[in-house]
Amino acid sequence: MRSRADNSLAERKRQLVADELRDAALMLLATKGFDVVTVDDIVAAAGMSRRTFFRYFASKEDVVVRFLADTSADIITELAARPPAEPPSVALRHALWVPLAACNDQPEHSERARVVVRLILDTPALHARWLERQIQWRTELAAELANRRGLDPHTDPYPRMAAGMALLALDTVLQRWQPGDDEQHLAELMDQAFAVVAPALDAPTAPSPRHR
Amino acid sequence: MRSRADNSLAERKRQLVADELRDAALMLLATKGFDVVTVDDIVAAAGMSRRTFFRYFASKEDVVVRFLADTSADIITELAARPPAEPPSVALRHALWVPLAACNDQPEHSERARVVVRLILDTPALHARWLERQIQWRTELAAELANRRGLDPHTDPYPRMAAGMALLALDTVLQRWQPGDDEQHLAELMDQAFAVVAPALDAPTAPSPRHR
DNA sequence: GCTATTGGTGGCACTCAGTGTCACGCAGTG
DNA sequence: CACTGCGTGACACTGAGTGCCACCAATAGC
Repeated sequence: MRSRADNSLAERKRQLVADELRDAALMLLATKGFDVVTVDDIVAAAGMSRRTFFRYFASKEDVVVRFLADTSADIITELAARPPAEPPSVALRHALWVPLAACNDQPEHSERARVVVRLILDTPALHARWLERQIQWRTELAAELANRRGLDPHTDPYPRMAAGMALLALDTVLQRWQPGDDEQHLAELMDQAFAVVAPALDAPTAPSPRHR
Repeated sequence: MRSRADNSLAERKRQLVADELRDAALMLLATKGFDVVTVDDIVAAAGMSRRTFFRYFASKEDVVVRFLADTSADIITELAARPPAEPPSVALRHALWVPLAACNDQPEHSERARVVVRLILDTPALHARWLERQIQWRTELAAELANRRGLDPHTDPYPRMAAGMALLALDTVLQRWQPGDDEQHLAELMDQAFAVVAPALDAPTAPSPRHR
């Protein structure tokens, strides 16, 4: 499951520094709030220099968002791997389950993921970045969907909107993610959300341009 | 259609200053790009002080986004005014047409609106703010939808997701807004987009919780 | 007519995010 | 031992955004 090259001396050292910064940042941000914590606070807690922080993360927001949003490629891979005959709603549900499954992989990592989700949803600046990341996912999902169905993503609105609806379902799940929820409950929330959009996702290919 | 109090001497002067700043900002930002134009450039062009700019706009991003996003209340009003028996897809289509109609109200104002839309979609920072504003709309639309159908927005995912799908349709229309398009074409794009999400919007109220 | 009050404005100093640059330390290499 | 490449820290700088105070209108009250 290792995606990057781990050139076993330099690269692992880099990863160590990045993890240290990330852990210190998440700890401070989650407990004290995003706005009041400065980058100086973070690097002081991590015992590094301010300049080093920005060599690993593009911005203060980046630390938080990347924690959730690094799985973009995996989502597309999963969608591409689903059987072609599968209804879009089912294929998309499985594709977007990937990041949630990754959160639940390690125990106690899951709880921190939930805290980060809460932090993102409650902080306008972070929420905006998160949505921006989603836009990227949407574009990539739309391209893959268009590919699956042989549609042109530039003339047919379906692929982009289908991807948007799937991400809307994911958003709804994250919004409803409560402290005690285990993986089972998360799966149920996911099913509920996709049940709402499924009628549109699986509607006949030509959306009947009856208007005019 | 005047929503704010126009205390005909002080308030109109304020409006004049705000318009001057907004026009100067949009002119510069649209032609030169969002990142390269500083607030100093804007206030220099408007002949005012830097400090005054921030008395009228919360941020550089705010100037651009507010140009499109000030019609929030009108959208809810329109939705509330639609006949209760109307299918959600139709009611939401009419509600979200309000901001587009406002753009097309004044001639030549429409073209600038399109340019601003392009600027927002092409600038990540602006896009993020725009989505943030949409989140606000979504919450308000969801509350009104729940009200219409007698649902609890905290337990039923439908209202929030229906609002999200409607905004997704609006987003798709803006994405496809081309230089030559008149109001007719815009309406057609809107119909196409809503045709995609309509099956989910107008599905039977209980989304059949057949999973588990 | 003179004076308080009120509201908008400009100027100034400040914090903080983010970037560019340079010097230092520390491998490995000839 | 010099040479080279890389990661880091330190410093200076730009630009966004805020707080504060002084100034300048117009109006209300004596």
